[in-house]
Amino acid sequence: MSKKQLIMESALELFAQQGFDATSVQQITEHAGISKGAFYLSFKSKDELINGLIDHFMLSLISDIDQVVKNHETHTELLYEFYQAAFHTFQKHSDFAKIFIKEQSKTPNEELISKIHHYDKLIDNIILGMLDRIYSEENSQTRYDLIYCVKGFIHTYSHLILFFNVPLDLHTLSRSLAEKTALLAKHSETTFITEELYHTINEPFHVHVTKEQLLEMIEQKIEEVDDSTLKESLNLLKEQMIEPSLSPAIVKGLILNLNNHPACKQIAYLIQDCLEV
Amino acid sequence: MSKKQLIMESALELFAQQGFDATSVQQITEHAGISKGAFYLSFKSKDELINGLIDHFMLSLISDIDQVVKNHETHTELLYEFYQAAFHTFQKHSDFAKIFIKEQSKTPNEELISKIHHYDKLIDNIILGMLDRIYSEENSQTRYDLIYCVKGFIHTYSHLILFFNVPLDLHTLSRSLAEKTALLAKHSETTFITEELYHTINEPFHVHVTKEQLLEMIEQKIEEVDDSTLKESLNLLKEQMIEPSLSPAIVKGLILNLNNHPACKQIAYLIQDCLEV
DNA sequence: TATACTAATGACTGATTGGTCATTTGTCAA
DNA sequence: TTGACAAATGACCAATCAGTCATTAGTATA
Repeated sequence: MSKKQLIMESALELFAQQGFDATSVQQITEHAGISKGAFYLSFKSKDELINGLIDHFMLSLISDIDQVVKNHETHTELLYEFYQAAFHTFQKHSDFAKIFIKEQSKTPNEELISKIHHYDKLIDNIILGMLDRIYSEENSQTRYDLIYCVKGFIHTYSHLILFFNVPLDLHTLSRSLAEKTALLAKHSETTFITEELYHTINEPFHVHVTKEQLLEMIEQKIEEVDDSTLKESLNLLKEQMIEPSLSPAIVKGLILNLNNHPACKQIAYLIQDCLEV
Repeated sequence: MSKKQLIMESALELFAQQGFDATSVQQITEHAGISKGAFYLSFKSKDELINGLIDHFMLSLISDIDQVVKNHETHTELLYEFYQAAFHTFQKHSDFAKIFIKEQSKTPNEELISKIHHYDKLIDNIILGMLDRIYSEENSQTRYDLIYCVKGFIHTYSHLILFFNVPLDLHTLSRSLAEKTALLAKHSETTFITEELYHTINEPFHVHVTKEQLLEMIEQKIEEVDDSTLKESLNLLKEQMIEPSLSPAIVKGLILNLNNHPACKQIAYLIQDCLEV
């Protein structure tokens, strides 16, 4: 096992128990039996480790499920097989699943939030593809609602699997959920998530923000905030967006000023994206 | 508004944005426009604030929903009214709902975990009571599964309400979920969560651990751990449980030793409970 | 005005954090 | 045995944290 893998597995265990913030690099290195310096030979930072973990296990989880769904030819048992695959993967990588289910994406790590959003969309597509294959056009009115129901089922029942030490019959669970999903697909008629709503939600918000819109948002934010440092930082960044004149270090510093204030984190991220810092 | 309320509301806003760990007391006091010292006149610690917040808003949320369910006499619209109440409360207290939904209970705050578990059980009972009232004995086979489905529905759709800034028609959503719940109640036949399983899960685990069982668990843990400090601490605490001889300060210190190691936190909590430190 | 009291402050402490880097250790070929 | 290089170490640093406490500001009574 490579050192990187060793660190990742040690870290995963601790992250699942304590969360990202509450687990220190020191703890991880002690648990892995290496020194702190050795950690930083494998990873540039703690954030890089976290991002690496998410990428690695998320892709593994998604490809596991995707493979099962894609390779299953008959439609009769597809739902059952899907749930089986999902829950067995969760059980296999239970430490990661715990992190995934809790979605404790409250760390000031913007990259991680968009990463999770991205993987969430991949999962949506797997489920949607599966539902369309089984019900083709029958459930066109409720297909997006069905995605959310399936995800809701998985979420609640995963709690049982992950956080209680009781032996569970995943076969029966998958049967039960396949039955429920089929019931909803066939008989549910009320549409809540329309095609339009679904796409509004899933458009990555920052792609839609044009430079002009962002400038307006900055204007508005300047009015909102009280702190003079924030006001000035926003003003300078606004001018920088119109006509670049400041050095990269100054721009970075100004963005850091914004990041220090929670209400400005969102806009800081957008500005950073726009200025390509 | 009292100072306590002012702090709680300021804190809630920041907690919803950043989580408990990532929000410092300094930030809270700045946001509330008071000094750090003033904070500690109202709350003994940050943990006390967090626990107070959970208690206050959780009780408010639960009683809101409970009142609607209890006061609704006809059964025909009860499911719809329940979902309406739930989602409207979430929208009203959206900051708290964000915290509640994320359940970021990874803080090393054992009291908080059992608190959340307690409130979760209260919610279960409201849902179960409602389902039994509507379907009386019809759905005795699937009543516990239905609780989990209802909670799953609420969880997934709450994401839309809380984390996307899109205008949503909660009326249609509640209609849609009432329809789905009714479908499952009437036609779903497979039982996964049996009466027995449900009770196993909901018994607070530590009540079940007798002194003898705990002693055995300590024995086992001594074998598992490598660290000599942990081994010795466990041994001393084991002897303390059999025949008390150490001073409270020493016992506290030994338990702290265990708490420093994530794999021993669970057992540390149980020992602490048993020795009544 | 003087006194007594509470409310509020913010500089300070000790602990912990993520991250660095001069130093040591281990492993080769020559 | 030597020397050159890479791998690994852990003392150290600046930053940040929760929490404290000597001090000050504000207010009411005499």
